[in-house]
Amino acid sequence: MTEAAPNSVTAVMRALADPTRRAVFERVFDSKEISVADLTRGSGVTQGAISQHLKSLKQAGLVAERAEGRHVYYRASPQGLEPLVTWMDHYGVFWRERFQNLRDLLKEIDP
Amino acid sequence: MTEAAPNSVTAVMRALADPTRRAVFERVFDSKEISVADLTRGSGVTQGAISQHLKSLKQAGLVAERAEGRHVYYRASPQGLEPLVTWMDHYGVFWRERFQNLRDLLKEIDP
DNA sequence: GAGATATATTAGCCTTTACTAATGCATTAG
DNA sequence: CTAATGCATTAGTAAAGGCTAATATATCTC
Repeated sequence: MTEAAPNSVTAVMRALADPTRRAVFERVFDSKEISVADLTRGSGVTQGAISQHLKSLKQAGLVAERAEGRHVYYRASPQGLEPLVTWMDHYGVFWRERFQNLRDLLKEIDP
Repeated sequence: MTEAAPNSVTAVMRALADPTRRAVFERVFDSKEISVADLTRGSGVTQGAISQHLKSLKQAGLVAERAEGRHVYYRASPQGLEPLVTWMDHYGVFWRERFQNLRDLLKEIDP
């Protein structure tokens, strides 16, 4: 089921604008799955704060959860970043700046 | 003094996370140049608020100004979005989702 | 010159936000 | 069963954010 209105540019931007919360997302992204306790370790904030950040990220469509026993494992939802891609795409920054890189990349893959 | 982090991802994200301020950026971007008074028109907020938003956008490296007489014309600095592009690129969303589009685009340009 | 216009800045007001500490609710361990 | 563990939620707090109204400054017009 598609969630209510998870994918607005504002929601995603706001979710990622906070450095602590963005760091949580990055750690989730870099792990295939990661528990709240693991995320709390070395985060510099309390477990409650981490849970709150995860809730925001989830509502923004950036992470998903899987409960197992008393653990809850989080994983990234990369497609949650799509509003950002679309927004930037619409404002055209992408192709202009990365064009040469694209050519190079494609040539490597399909010479 | 060094403005701690001029073009950090956080600065850009925070600047664009607010809908009103993002709308200002979009209008600046869509115009080659635009004055503060023009930006205030139809923005729903006062001229002072617009000036404040422009200051934030400027500090984030997203807009630049040109004073002429008593007008100040703003224009977008697309390269200010680079921190965002870099960040997203690092998290790999880009190529995977847009790959076919890239191929098509390149074929059009260099068949 | 006086007055109008364009913008920036300031002070103050609410609202939101990120946090902690505490608590609640499951689940597992002994 | 009781105790411990993992996580979410709540209440409270301090700080930040976005806004308005008012003002300051500079420029243009008459």
